[in-house]
Amino acid sequence: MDYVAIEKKWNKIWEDTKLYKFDEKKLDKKFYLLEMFSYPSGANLHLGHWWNFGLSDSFGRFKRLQGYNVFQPMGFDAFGLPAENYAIKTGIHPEDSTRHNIAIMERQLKAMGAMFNWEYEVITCNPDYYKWTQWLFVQLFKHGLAYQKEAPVNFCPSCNTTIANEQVVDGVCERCGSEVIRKNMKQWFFKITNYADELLSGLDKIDWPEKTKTLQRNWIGKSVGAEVDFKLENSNEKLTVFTSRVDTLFGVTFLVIAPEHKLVSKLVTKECEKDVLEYVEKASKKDEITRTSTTSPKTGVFTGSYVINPLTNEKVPVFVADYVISTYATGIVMGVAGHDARDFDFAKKYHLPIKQVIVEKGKKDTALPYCEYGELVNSQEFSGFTSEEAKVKIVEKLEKIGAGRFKTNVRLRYWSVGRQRYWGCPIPIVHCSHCGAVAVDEKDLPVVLPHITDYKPDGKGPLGKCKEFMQTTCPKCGRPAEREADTLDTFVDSSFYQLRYPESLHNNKEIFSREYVNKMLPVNCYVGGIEHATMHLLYSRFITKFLRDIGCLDFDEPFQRLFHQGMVLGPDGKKMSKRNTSKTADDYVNTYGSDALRLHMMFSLKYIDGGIWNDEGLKHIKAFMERVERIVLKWHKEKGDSKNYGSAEKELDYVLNRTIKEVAQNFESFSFNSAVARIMELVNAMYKYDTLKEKNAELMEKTVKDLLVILSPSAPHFTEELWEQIGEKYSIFNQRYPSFDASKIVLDEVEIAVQINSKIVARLNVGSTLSNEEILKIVKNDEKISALISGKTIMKEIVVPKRLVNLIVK
RNA sequence: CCAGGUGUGGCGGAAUGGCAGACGCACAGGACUUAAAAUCCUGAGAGGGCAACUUCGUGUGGGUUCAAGUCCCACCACCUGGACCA
Repeated sequence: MDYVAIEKKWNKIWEDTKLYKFDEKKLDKKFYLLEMFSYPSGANLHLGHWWNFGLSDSFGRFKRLQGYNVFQPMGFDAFGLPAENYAIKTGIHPEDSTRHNIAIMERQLKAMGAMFNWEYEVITCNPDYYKWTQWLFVQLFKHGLAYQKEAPVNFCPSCNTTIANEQVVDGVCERCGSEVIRKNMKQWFFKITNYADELLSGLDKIDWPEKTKTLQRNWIGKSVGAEVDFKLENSNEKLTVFTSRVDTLFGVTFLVIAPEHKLVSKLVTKECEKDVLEYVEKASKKDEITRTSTTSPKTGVFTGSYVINPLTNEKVPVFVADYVISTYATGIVMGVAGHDARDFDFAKKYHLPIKQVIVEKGKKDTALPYCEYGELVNSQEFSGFTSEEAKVKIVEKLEKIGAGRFKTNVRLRYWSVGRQRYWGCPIPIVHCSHCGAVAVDEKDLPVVLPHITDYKPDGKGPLGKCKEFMQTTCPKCGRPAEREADTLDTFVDSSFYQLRYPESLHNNKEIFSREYVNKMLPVNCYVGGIEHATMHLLYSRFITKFLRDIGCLDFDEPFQRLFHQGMVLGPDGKKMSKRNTSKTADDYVNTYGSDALRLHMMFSLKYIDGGIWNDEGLKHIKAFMERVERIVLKWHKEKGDSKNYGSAEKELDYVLNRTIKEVAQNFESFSFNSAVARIMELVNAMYKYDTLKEKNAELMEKTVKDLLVILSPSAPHFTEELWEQIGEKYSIFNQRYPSFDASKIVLDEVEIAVQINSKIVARLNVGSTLSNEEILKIVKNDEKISALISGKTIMKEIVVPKRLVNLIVK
C-alpha cells in the first residue's frame, strides 16, 4: 500500500464530505476536546506538534467512535513578543509576519488530516476576537477587579524600555548588557487574589493531575497563622507581625521590618538614623533577584527602638533587614532564632540571643537542631499541648488582651496585565482629566489596534506616539481625553478562548449566547503542557469564576479533565530544535506516512512522560502495518466456511474481546503505548489462528472488522483504506467502537499458582468456574502438593480466584 | 535550601497488594531462498547445572502483610518547579 498516496486521497475525501463537521443540533452527546492553541512561530510543523496534536486527535477519534459528537477546534495565540522582536530585527511588521505564519501553520495542520473543526477557528489578534478580550477587561474594570497602581518594573535605561523578568540575566539587560534598574510605574492589575480561596477549593472537584493541583496550591500559597501586635516601647504605636508559628512566641528575641516599610521612619532613633538611612538606600537599589537569592547574606541594621512581647512582656530590639519583604503579609517578622533558619543566621551575625521553645511536651522541634546554641524556654501555661493546640490557646489568649488574632495569608499576587508594547490587545480605557480612567463603552468596542510603523518599545507603550489613536473624547463627559497606551498581557487573550470557540462561527452581539455556551462547556478534556500550570491554567480558572459571578456562566471550572503531554526530546536529551534534529515531521510523513509516524509515537514513548525521540522503530511500525494489511486482505479473500466453534475459536474470541475492552480503557487514560500493544497481541492471535486449516467464517469477519475499527483512531488513513478494500461502506469513522462480550473473556481453564508458605511450588490448570472449595480440593489432592504437605498442619488457606492458592503449613 | 515527581532487562516500556519483565526493539536459532532482504515460526532477566531443577532479582536499608515493583519510614541518585512567604 502506498501510504503517502492514500493519505492524500482520504484527506481530500474527508474534507469534501465534511466528515468531521460538528453537529450543533446534538449537544447532548457533545464532547469538547481541546488542545492548547499555539503561537504562530512560522517554523515548520515539528515532531512536537505531531506529538501534541496528532495523539490527542487519536483520542478524539476514539471518542467519536464511542458515539460522541466531538468538538475539536483549533486556533492561534497570535499576539505577543516574538513577532515584535522579530519585527524590530527585520523591519517586517508584526501583523504581516503573524498572518504569514498563521497561513503556513494552517496549511500544515490541515495536512495532518486531523478532525479539527476549522470553521470555528479563533485568532487572538483579530478585532472580532479581541473585541471580547476588551469586553472582558471592561467587565473586570466595572467590578473593581481591574485597576491601576504604582508598581516597580524592570527598566533598561540604555534600551529605554521596560523588560520582562525573563529578560533580566544576572541583573543585566539580556540585549545590551547594561544594568537594569527598578522603576515605579503606573501599571494595570487584575485582582486575582479575590478568588484565592475559591481557586484553592475548586481544585478538589476537577479531574487534573495531582502534580498540577499541587503546583497551583503552592503558588496560591495559603498560610494559616496569626497576627501578633508588639507595642513600641514608650509609645502607643504598635508593630504587627504575621506568623504561622505563634507557638514559638516565647522564643522571640528581636523583630525585623522590611526596609520599604512605612513605619521605618517612625522607629529610627537619632543615634541610628545615619546607618538606617544608608541601609535603606542601598536595599532599594538592589533588584529583587539579588535580594531574594538564598546565597546572599542576611544583613540588617538596628533601628534603636524596642518593642514589648505581649505574652512575656520582654523587651526586644527592632531591626531593619532586606530579607523581609514589604509586600507579603505585614512586612514585619518576629525573629525566633531557635526555629527559623533565616532568623538563626541573622541572630548569629548580630549576636542576638537564641531561644528554643519546647513546643510540644517531650518533643523537640525537628525543623532545626539549634538547641546547642540557645537557651531552652518553656511556659507552664501552654505546656502539655501539641503545638497545634498551643497555637490556638495562645491566639485565644492574645485575643483576650487585644494583642493578636487568627489570620490567613496568601502568597498569590495581583496579576499584572499591562504591557508597554505594541503587538497586543489595546486596553479599552480613556484617561480624562476630569473623570479619571473611564472604560470605553461596550458598543464602541473594539478599540482597534492601529497599524503603525514605529513600534519600537520606548518604556511607555509605543501606541502613545500614534496621535490618531491616542486622541479621543471621554465617554463620560465628552471632553477631549487620551487613550491608554498599554496593551494587554497575552495570557488575558487566552484566558477565555475556550468560551469563544463554539461561538466564533455565529458572530453574535454578545460574547456568547448563554444557553448555547453553557451546553458546550466546560471543556471535557484539555491537553497541554505542564509549563502553564501556574499561569494560563490559573488565569482561565479565575476568569471563569468571575464570569460565573457576573451571571454569564453556570459553571466555574473551565477544564473538567486535564492531561499533560510529556516533551519529545532531541537525541541530546534537550528540547527539540533545528540544531539537534536533522529530520522534520514532513520527512517522516513523506517516507512512512503520517499514520506510521502517529503509531510509532503512540507506541514507543509514554504520552504523559515523553522522552528522547528515536526514529528506529518507524520501520518496524511500518512492518506491523503491513502485517495487519496482509491478514486483513487474506481473510477478506479467503472467507472460511466451517461453522464449528472449538477451542481455537474460543481462544481468538477471548483475545478479541479482551482487546476491545482494554484498548478502550487504555485510551481513556491516555496510555496509548499499551493500547497499541494490545492491538499487536490481537494481530498475533489472528496469525496463530490463521495456521489452522478449518476456520470459522463469521468469527474471521468479525475479527477483521473489529480490528480495523479499534485501530482506526491510531491509524486513520490506513484503516479507512482497508475498510474500503474489504468492501465496507464509507466511513469507518461512522462506525461504533465495538462492545465486548464479558462472557467471552472467561477462559475455560486457568493456570493458578500454588504456594506453600507464600512460595510458589507448582502451577496447576483448573476450571475457571470452580468454587474456592473445589479448587482447594484439587490442589490438596495433587500428587506433588499432597507429598509436600503430608504430616503438616494447615494453618491457613488463601485462595485468590483465578490467580493463586497459598497454603500456610506448620 | 524548600516542594513535587521519577528510579523495573542491553533499550523503549507493561503489571486493580496476588505467577515481575506484557508488547516491541536489539540478539540468537530454525523454515523459505542458489544467496541476501523480506516474511513466518521458536528462544531468551541474571548466575549455576547435560538435565529435571535451583539460587538471586523492580535504586539502598528497614517496616506492615499469608503475599510488596505496588503501602509506610529513612536514605541515595536523577528530573522539574519555587526561590528567603515569616
